[in-house]
Amino acid sequence: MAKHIKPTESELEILRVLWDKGTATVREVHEILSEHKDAGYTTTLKLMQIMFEKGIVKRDDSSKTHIYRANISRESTQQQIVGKMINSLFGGSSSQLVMQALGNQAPNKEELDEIQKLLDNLKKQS
Amino acid sequence: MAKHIKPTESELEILRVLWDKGTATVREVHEILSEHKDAGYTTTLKLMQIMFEKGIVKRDDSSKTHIYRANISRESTQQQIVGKMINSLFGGSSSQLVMQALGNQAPNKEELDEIQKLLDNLKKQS
DNA sequence: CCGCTATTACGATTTCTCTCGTAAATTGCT
DNA sequence: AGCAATTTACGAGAGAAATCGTAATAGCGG
Repeated sequence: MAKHIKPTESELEILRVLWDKGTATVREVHEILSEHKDAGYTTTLKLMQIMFEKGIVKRDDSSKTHIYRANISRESTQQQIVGKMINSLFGGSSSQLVMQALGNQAPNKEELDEIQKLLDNLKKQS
Repeated sequence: MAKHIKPTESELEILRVLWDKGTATVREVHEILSEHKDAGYTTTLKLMQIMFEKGIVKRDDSSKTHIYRANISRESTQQQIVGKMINSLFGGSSSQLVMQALGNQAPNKEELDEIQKLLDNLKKQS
């Protein structure tokens, strides 16, 4: 199911809202985006329509106000983009990316513990 | 020196070659890119010329065949892109990105140890 | 010095992405 | 029913990115 879909920057912003809320109307998405972004309502609408044509989102158009939801998962999208970045920017070395991310802005204690747990698992397997 | 430069996808491919080789001619870059990509020589040339105008690369044009080299570092570029991704795709949580990267494709033993070392340092500081 | 080849320079074109204006349709209100 | 407000539909267009064709230029071998 590794869809060959590459959301654009703007599409990603919309997907984030849909992932957070589960479902949303164009207006709801637009309200949230316009907190940090400056674009008209019809712009958001158009983008979501295009995303629908691409199959990135689904929608329920049984009532006038259509209700959208993501059609690709947050996890698979993250995986795809991160994987691509590992290859294109870090020469295939995931650890290089990890070092960069950790060095960049350190997580708090709970997160560190979580990473430690995962690390322990990986060590056992290797 | 945190330049506000955002290399495009194609520019990144070229930068990778320059970072690896140190210096390269257009032909050398093109040869390498054409192994995995399908574009004409003048396309690569044009891109590198544009990159020169933007200041992304430097070049020595004392002889006819110009010799290019990167003018932004691999590290700062990685940092900028990873930082952006953490915010746009992982809600600002670097640990989420780390988990995703590690889960995606696990590094080998040496790399794990290196990550462990960094992790220990971070733990001390927190 | 002359012609051949490789390279650069330049401009035109195509394709995406993002933007918005305007019109049509639906719904709610009175 | 009629009006106002909201939403969708549609198309156009600005701007960036990528592509390539063609012309100009430099250097090399003879």
